[in-house]
This record gives sequence, structure tokens and C-alpha cells, in this order.
Amino acid sequence: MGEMKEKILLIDGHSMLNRGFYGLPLLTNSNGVHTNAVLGFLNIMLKVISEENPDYITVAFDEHAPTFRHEMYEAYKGTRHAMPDELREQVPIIKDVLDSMNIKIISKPGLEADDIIGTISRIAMRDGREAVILSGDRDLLQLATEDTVKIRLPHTSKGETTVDILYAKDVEDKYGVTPEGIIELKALMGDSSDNIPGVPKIGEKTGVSLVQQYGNIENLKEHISEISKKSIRETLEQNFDMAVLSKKLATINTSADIDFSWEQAKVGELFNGVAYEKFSVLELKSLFKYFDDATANAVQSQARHDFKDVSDLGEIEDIFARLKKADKAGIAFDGEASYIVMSDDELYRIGISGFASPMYMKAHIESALSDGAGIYYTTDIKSQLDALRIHYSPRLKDLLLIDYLLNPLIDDYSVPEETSEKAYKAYSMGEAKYVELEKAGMDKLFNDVEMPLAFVLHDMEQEGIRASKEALLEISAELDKAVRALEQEIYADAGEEFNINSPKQLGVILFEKLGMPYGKKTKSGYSTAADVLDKLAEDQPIVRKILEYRSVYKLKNTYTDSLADYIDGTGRIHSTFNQTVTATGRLSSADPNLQNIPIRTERGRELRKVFIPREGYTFTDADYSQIELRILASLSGDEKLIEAFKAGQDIHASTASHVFNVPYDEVTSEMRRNAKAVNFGIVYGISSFGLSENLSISRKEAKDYIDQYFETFPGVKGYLDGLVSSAKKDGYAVTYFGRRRPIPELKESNFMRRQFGERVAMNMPVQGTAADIMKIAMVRVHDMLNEAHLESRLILQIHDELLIETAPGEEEQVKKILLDGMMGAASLDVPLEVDVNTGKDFYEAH
DNA sequence: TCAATCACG
DNA sequence: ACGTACGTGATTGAG
Repeated sequence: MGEMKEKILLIDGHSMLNRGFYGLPLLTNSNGVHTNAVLGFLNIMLKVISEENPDYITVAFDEHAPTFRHEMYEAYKGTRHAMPDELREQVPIIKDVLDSMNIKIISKPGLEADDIIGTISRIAMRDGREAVILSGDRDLLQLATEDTVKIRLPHTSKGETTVDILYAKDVEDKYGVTPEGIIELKALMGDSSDNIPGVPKIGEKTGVSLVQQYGNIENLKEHISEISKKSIRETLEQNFDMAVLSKKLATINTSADIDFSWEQAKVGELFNGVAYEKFSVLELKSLFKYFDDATANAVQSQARHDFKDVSDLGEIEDIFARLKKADKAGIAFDGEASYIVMSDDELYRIGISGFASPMYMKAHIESALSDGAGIYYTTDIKSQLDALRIHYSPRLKDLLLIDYLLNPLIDDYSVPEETSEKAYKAYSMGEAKYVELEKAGMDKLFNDVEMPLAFVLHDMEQEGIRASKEALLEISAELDKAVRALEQEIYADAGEEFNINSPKQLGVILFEKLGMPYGKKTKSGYSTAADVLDKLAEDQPIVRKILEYRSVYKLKNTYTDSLADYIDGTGRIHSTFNQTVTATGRLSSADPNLQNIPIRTERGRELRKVFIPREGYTFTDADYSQIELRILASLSGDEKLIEAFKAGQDIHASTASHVFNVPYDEVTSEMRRNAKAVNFGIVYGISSFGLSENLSISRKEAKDYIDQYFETFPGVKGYLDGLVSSAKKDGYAVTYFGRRRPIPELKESNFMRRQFGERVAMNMPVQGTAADIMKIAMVRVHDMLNEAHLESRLILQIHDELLIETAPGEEEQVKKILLDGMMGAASLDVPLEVDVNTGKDFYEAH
């Protein structure tokens, strides 16, 4: 043990950042900060640290100022290579992170990282310590001249990243020359990635043999005349100055003037609280595993801000008076208290009690919002309205909704659990984020649509929808009988009992025991999906029964039993409408999902009869007719498609008539069915494979349909092509109202992923614009119901459909509001058509 | 926790 | 040669 040498890990900062940046997709955290290079850097560094267990670590960075060697090269060639902004912004971040981990960083104007590393490696040799050099750059191989210096070179193959170990001997084995010889080799052959010119016409092979024969270029110069091959001899004679220059460029300075002390490079506490904090702000959650629980917990509780608890009436009045005058504040409230942040020293908590009642609080907050001067930021307003249903004000800005618009792809916007922290986060980050939103041109969408919509959604959630528990349980009992009967029949047909719900077991029964031909396969075995079983069902009674079993089982478990559990004491179900989950701008519904209540089969549809309005009320339901295709027509400007809508034609039949070249009146139902599938395909981002699967036709036939479609509607073709190229240029797709969706897949090397990106680029503007229009309509309808002082309430949105629970006597007004609100939500080049229905239950109304 | 399946637009 | 329709959420079995 006593003979074990101490060890220093020397890291080439820019090279490792580069590797991370180009090796990983462009990740961002929820603040839009790019983190892929930082993550890639840290992953490899931590891997090497755990393998090498060094006593000292130093990371070297190039200075931004042009260095000696760069100057020489730039003077020679007059070039300067640019770093992408997404990478540049990560340089200070990694330095900050390394600093937090107590890792020494060295950089110096006029020196490259190579020179710093070279110099320290020689200091280590002198002081009897080992040096491990981590770099993605082969340039550093020249430093591995002794057994106490080794190079670690990361490389990725088959998705696995390993970090190769190279000693002098390995360099010789791999490159045919010694580490010192690497310099001579580069002097002759150059290095395009490092901007070293080399001697013309000398490549790797010639270079290696010359170095093996003559050792170095100085010796080579004296023996040029001995070289037998004429072309080599001549190029060396004519261009020897290039070899001299290249050698200077390639030689790492090992005696640079730097400030280095072993004391400063000593490894300290890497995984400390400050580092944890940095990782958590960057959202590098995969690295949390390196920290012990105690550190993580300490940081998490430390992130709390100190709010002053105020209960004195005068003081409270004073705070609200100051709030009215503040330019900017963070606010948040819950059932216990209100929180106000006006500066880093003015953090107040006003508890609800006595005179400070919810009414009092609501009045003061509303008064500040209506009469005050500034902008008030908050975080996740919808969740707060349960406590105080304040009025909407355009001066209130919800950071969560800003974050969502800035990047709708994020899974978790990390809304603080505690109301006080919501106020603080909104205060500290709201303004900067709002500026970003303005720069992206989404402030209007935010202020006119998303912000007021949050209030509408809150009201819808609060209202809920009435459902009959008795009816649900009755249906459940019937379905239960059917499930049991089918179960027995299936067991009898199969000749044994098994778990029908297990695709694995089912696959074995059908495709092995009963020997049926299998269609597709999944990762884990045979596919038993409905479209596969459908093809077998005709001849196989057991398959027919399995399909029926599945649909009945699903109906019972998803739509009767669990829905019944959501009914509250007043007989109503309150779904949650998520405003920040979809990539396209749509809403989603959860706990329970009321946007996927069955309708396509009669048995499923029956279930809608359990959704009923309160006594004396009725349902009024309105849905947009073909909104996505109308948007496609309008945005593409395709004359034929626009004309079809203006003429009020059945759009699928009209498409069939054009594509199959038959008169509109002679379109058969099969032609219409095919055209409908083509229309869907167009909206989804067409591919011949997808269409052929959907219609069970050959790819050739599907391609013919598509070609025919594009020939018929050239405007659509041009529009979709334009969407893909602009998404590739900008990195995101955009709706008519400016909503964005980043499409990182378009830059990936994987063909299939890029193809997906292209389909997304075609679909998002259409689906997203439809979502925008519906959101605008919801705000309009909600406002109109309010202004008319009606008792009727908006209770459900299902993407292109709205459901209102209509108070007796208000039927006509509600119908008019739905029509006005929805049709007038946008003015396109084709009319927006809306169908309205009424009914005594959800079944009847839609 | 993930994959498979299926309910909806 | 790749191996695919766009967007969601809930349930289930299996590791």
C-alpha cells in the first residue's frame, strides 16, 4: 500500500463538453436551459472518477481569447470556427457545477487546455505522482510518454459509452508510433479536426512509415534525399516549412507558466449540498444517485424561504397598499393563507383568521389586481382558485402556463408543493420568463387564451357532471354476468383455463396451442391487439369471444366500477382538466378521464345514459364539424378543398369524388370510407405505410391514393412540405395563433425518429390550431354565460365538443351562445360549422 | 415501473 | 435498410 502513488485526474473541459453536446440530443430543463453537454460531461467524469479514484482533480479550459497556437493557425488560414449558442451557454454552467463540487478549474489567456494538461502531467511526473488524462481528443496521446501517464478516451459503441485506457504501449499498438512520434506524425499528415495542415499528399500510411524510419522531422530533413519514392521526396522538399509549422501547432507545451498547487487540486467533498442544489436546478435527476439521502434532504428543506407571518390589521393593510404600488410581485394563496413577495426582503404570509377572512383576502387581492399598477406573477393559478375564486385579471400571470407555452414537451414543470414557494418562484422567475414569452410571440396567446382559460377550467372542474350511481352499478352487474359467461366459453374452446387478460398467456393459447397464424409480433412475443385478432375472428369463434370479452371487461372495469367511485356526495364527478400536458395545446382530462367515454359501439354508448343533468336541467352539446380539415383547407389555401367546404359538401365524399374521379353523387360508401382514411392520414402526417395498415391494402395502393390526393389538392401538398421545411429550419412547429412545439426529433440521426418528427411537423399546426380555436371558444362561451347572468354552466370539453348543463328556460340562449362562441372563435377562409343537440342525458345530447 | 391494450378526439 | 400513422389516460400483467 505504501508504494501506491497518488494520482491526479486531468480533464480537457472543452473537449468533454463537446463530446456531451454532440453525443446527446438537445436536452433542456424546464427553464429552457440546455443541459446535454453538461450532463454528458458529468456522466463520463463521474464514471472515470469512480474507476480511478483520484486524489487530485483539475479541469482545464481554453480561454476565449485567441491563443498562440490558434493565432498561428488563423494567420495561416484566416478561419475561426464558431461554437453553437446552445453549447456556448453551457460553458459557464459546467464551470459553476465543477466549482460547487470543489473541483479546481484552470484556464489562462494565451494557453490552450492541452498546454495546461501537458504542463501538469509533467509536474506530476516530477513529483512522483500518476496522471490520468481524460479527453475526447486524440491530440493528447503525445503526453502518454511514461507508465505514470495514461490517457482515458471515451467512446460510444452500440449505445454503451466506455472510456478506453491508453498507455504508451497502447498508443504504439494502435497508431504504430510512440506518443512522442504522434507529434511528428501530425507534423507530416496534419489533423483536420485540430486544424493542423500537414504536408500535402502525406497521409497516415506514409506518415507512420516516415516516423518509424526517421524518428522526427529534424532527422528526416537531413535525409530527404535518401527517400526513394519521388512524389514523397518532392512534396517534402517543396513543403517542408509546412511540416515545421505543423509540428509547432501539434506540440503541446509541457512547461507553460501556470499557477498550480497540489493543495488546490485535492479532491474534496464532491457530492455536497451546494452541488445537489445545482444539479437540481439543472434538473439532472439521473445524477442524484451519487448523493446520500441526508444531503438531498438537507437541500430540499433548505430551499424554503423565510416568510414573515403578519396578523396585525394595520400591517396587513399596509402590505396590500404597497402591493398596489409595486411594479412586480409574486402572489399565491391557499385555504390557510395568502403569500406576497415584493422583493427579496419583503416576503409576507397573511393567515386567514378573524377579520382576515377569505372574503377580506379575495377583496384585497382583486382590488390590487384591478386598481394596482404592476404585474402579479403566480404559479399554477387553477389549483389556487379552490381556496379563493378571485376574478380573472389580465395583470395576473401564471408562471406554470408561461413555462408550458415556452416548452410544452416537459413532463414535470416542478410546481413547488408549498404555496409560499409558489409565490417566491413566480416572483423570482416570472418576469424573465414572460419576456421570453413575448420574444417568442406568444404573449397574446397567453393573455387572451391560456390565462382566462385557467379560470374557466377551474369552474368546470368545480361544477363536475352528475352521474347516476344506481345506473352505473346496474350496468356493472349486467356486464359482470356477460364477462363470466364469455370467460367460461373461452376456457371451453381453449380446453383449459388461463388469464385472458394476459397477452402473453393468450398468445400461447392462440398461436401455439391452437396453431393460428400470427400477424405482428411485439417486443415480448405475439401481438394480440384487436386489429390482429379481427383478421382471425371470422373463422375462429374463440377469437370472436375474446374480442367481446375484452370490450366488456374494459367497459366494466374502466367505465362502470371505477367511474362509480368518483361520484361525490352530491352525485357528481369532478374530472381534472390538465392545461399543461399535451404537446399540441389540447387539454387532457384525468381522474377520471371524461374525454374517452365510449361512443363508437352501441353497448359502450349506452353508458352515456348515466350522465344526466341536475333536476329540471337539460344538456346542450355542441361540436365543431370537421374542424381539423377546415383548418387544413384554410391554412393551405387549397382552392378545391376550400370550395368543397364552402359548398357545404360531405368532405369525405367530396374527397372521394376528386381522388377517384367520379361525380360527387356517384361516390360509393367504400370510396367514401377510403377517402376518409386518406383525410385522416393527411392530418396525421401521411405515410403510405400507415395508410396501407389502416385500410389493409398494399403500400403501393396506399401510395397511389396519396399521390392522387396530392395531385388533386396541390395546395395541401405545398402547405405540408412547407410545414416540414420551416420546422426543420426553426426547430419547432407552430399553430395559426403562434403556439409552438419543439421537434428535436428532426435533428436526430435515426431515420425513423426523423420521419416521426416530420409527421409531427405536419400534424401539430393542424391539431394545435384546432385546440387554440376551441380554447378561445371556451373563454367566449364562459364569458357570454356570465355576462347574460345565466345559471347554465359549461361542464365538459372533448376536444371539438362542448357540453353545457342548461338551466330550465335558458335553452335558446345557451344554444345561441354555443353557436356564436364557437363559430366566432376564429375567422378562417372556410366557415366553422357547429352542430348543436339537446338531450335528457349525454347519450341523447351527442 | 414498463409494455400492451383499448377507450376517445 | 431502416419499421411508422397524430394526440391523450386507465387498466392490467409481469419483471
